Amino acid sequence: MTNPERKVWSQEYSEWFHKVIADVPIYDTRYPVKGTGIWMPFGFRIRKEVLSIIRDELERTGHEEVLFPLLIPEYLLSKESEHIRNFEDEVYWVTHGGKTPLEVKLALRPTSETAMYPMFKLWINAYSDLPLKIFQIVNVFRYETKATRPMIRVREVSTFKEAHTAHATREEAEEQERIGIEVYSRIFERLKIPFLTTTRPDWDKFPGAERSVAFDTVMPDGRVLQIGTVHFLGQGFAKAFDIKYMKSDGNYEYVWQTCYGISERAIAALISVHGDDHGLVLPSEVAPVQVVVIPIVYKGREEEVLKRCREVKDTLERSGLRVAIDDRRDITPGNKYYAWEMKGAPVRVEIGPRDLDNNTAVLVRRDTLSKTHVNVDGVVDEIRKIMIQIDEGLAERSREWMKSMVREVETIEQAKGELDARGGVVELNWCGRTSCGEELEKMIDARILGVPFDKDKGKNEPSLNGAKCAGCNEAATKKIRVARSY
RNA sequence: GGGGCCGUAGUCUAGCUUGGACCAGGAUGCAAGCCUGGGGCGCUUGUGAUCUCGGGUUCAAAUCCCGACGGCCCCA
Repeated sequence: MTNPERKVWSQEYSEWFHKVIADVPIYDTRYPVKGTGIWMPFGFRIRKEVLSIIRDELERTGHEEVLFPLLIPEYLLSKESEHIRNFEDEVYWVTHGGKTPLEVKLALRPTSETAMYPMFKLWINAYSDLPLKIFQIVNVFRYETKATRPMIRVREVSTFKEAHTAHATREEAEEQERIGIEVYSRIFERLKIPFLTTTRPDWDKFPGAERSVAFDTVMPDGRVLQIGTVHFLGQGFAKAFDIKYMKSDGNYEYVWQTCYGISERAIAALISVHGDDHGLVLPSEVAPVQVVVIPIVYKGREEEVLKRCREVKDTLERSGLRVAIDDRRDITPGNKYYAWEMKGAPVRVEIGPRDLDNNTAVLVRRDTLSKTHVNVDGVVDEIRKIMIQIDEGLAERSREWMKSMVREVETIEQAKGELDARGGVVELNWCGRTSCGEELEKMIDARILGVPFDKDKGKNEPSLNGAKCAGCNEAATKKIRVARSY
């Protein structure tokens, strides 16, 4: 059996996702509060592996982990006017302690700028306190009014990694913005999740930011999912929270800030972009079980087979692999194959009487389901080789698939036609005016993601050679990306 | 912000239009046993539903009405 199909995966993605997270199981949506869910043990292990990649990339670039309180007093949350204006409709408030009404309402953090920055003011006095680079991984709360979706649109974001930095100059902060984008690029590369980096239009920036660059990926149904954002905050928050440092000449200057976030949407994307009709397919680095050993027991030779399986399991574990053995009785091997394919274990090892006689093992890779027979003595090396092939294959497949979902078009009709037919992202020329952008969104019935972010040049404007805006036919100044999104 | 659909064992679902023969049928799952075992085998037995919740109409409600909670879709 080879090449599992991706029919349900693409044609009934919503159902596919729901089934996978329930059957693996990863995430239980039945908790009776809208927009919340439970990380089940196997899902939690995936989450743990993903977080360890995130921590690794942040720590090696000088970010230190901290933990701030969940509660934010109203007067702090409302300090930066644009920030509060955008969040006020979706903030959960704690108004009582027991039966006593609180004098100061307390917000459940929707994000932590307003919790952190008053402390930045206390921590930062002089140039020597800069740069400050911290992050935390916490839950945040947003009272979503639209329909919630497990892991993708939730009211309690259970896995919110937010990094916050402060710098002496605009240049240093802009350099940090670039580094933030690089850090995220590496994280998604390790997860084999393809992405586009796009500078969001002014009307869609993070509230209080000067510039927002987003990471978007395309889901199996062609809709776009934002999986990370990097914000250049300028001095807006520094002024609101009075965060200053003394320069060498004795004068004070407001700090320049950035912040960037990733949530469990990254895990939803990880699950979605690699999956197929048999369930999860995971890159080896984040697979909770990298190798599953399945004994093929025939009557009379049970002990022999089990013994060999345990030996192989020990060998694999000693080599540093995460291994499970499925020695459940009264369950047929075929049944176990399906179960572990659903869980996305990259490599399956089957050992039966025939293998015992020949000193072999059967290896099956999860992505293609192709089988190879190998000598038991070389099993570790073979598995390592196969995992590399799988990882490269997943990266390649997801990259190619995404590439096929991004097309350049000339006109509104073409844009609408492409999005109606396949979804994905269309790129077209635009004059840059907000009013025209809003018209475009209405006519195409999709959202403007923004302008492609060119990480090499740090420039947003490709040469357009006198091209016309798809919306108003005036001279175009930008390429924009348009998509239907989650 | 506006409109619509839906909620029945762990999961999926029949029944609802036209109230009564439904102390709710099936599949799957789960448990025990037999038989098996290199791709979901088969058989037997068992288990599992306050029909989301609250109120109302009625002799009688899964079914009709109202509200809440939860899930989903469309439009702005």
